[in-house]
Amino acid sequence: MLILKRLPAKFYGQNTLKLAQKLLGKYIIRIDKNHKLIGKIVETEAYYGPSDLASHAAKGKTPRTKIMFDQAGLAYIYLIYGMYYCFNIVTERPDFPAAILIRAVEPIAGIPEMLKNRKCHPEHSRRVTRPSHGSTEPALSQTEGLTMTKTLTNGPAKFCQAFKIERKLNGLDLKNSRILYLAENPQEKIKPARISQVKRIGIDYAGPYKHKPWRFYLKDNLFISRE
DNA sequence: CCTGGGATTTTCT
DNA sequence: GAAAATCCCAGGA
Repeated sequence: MLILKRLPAKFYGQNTLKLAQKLLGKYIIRIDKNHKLIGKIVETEAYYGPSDLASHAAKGKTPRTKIMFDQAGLAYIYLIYGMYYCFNIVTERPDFPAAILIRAVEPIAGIPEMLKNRKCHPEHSRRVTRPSHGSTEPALSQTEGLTMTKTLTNGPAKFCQAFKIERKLNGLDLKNSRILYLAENPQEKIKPARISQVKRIGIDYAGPYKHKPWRFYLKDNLFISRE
């Protein structure tokens, strides 16, 4: 049985780069129209401070980026390429702009609903069977035996589509929201050796900051956006 | 397997 | 007016 506890407010007070790693293996829970969608975070990217040229906040506080300058634990959701959304968790103190982009999750529960939200029929996607985890992993009866699609949530915009995360949720406080929040399984620990730290994706415009190794992912997880 | 281009609209210059 | 923290599909090897 999977027991999930909401992450406490103090969790969000950690340094952004540390938090981006601590978020790996944590769960995102989304309640939408009586459906409970759950995903395990497997890939993150940190956008860190006013001088990070990859960050939207590099151009200062604007109507769009003001959430990044707000308190830790808020949701920063923005439209990208005119048609997709990306979801971030705001970090650090007010007026120090920083956030962590959720780049990929592993679908855990509510998968039929995610497929509907993504508007793709199961047989249109490549099917994979869930890997059997080691004994440290609890049995997940809801997903055990199910076939899942590898491409359902393995990208920042795919994840948002599957979890119905849209602009109206921008600014939501993840620390107390009932419809979108983060949680952990207290028995589940991620060893540092399981984490890869590499360069961020899709930020060629960021000058020297494009080489910062601020992307983190769980090695050997099937639902990573890219190696 | 890989590469290239189109979709679509907000945001800030 | 240009660019964008992306995705998907088509076409070639």
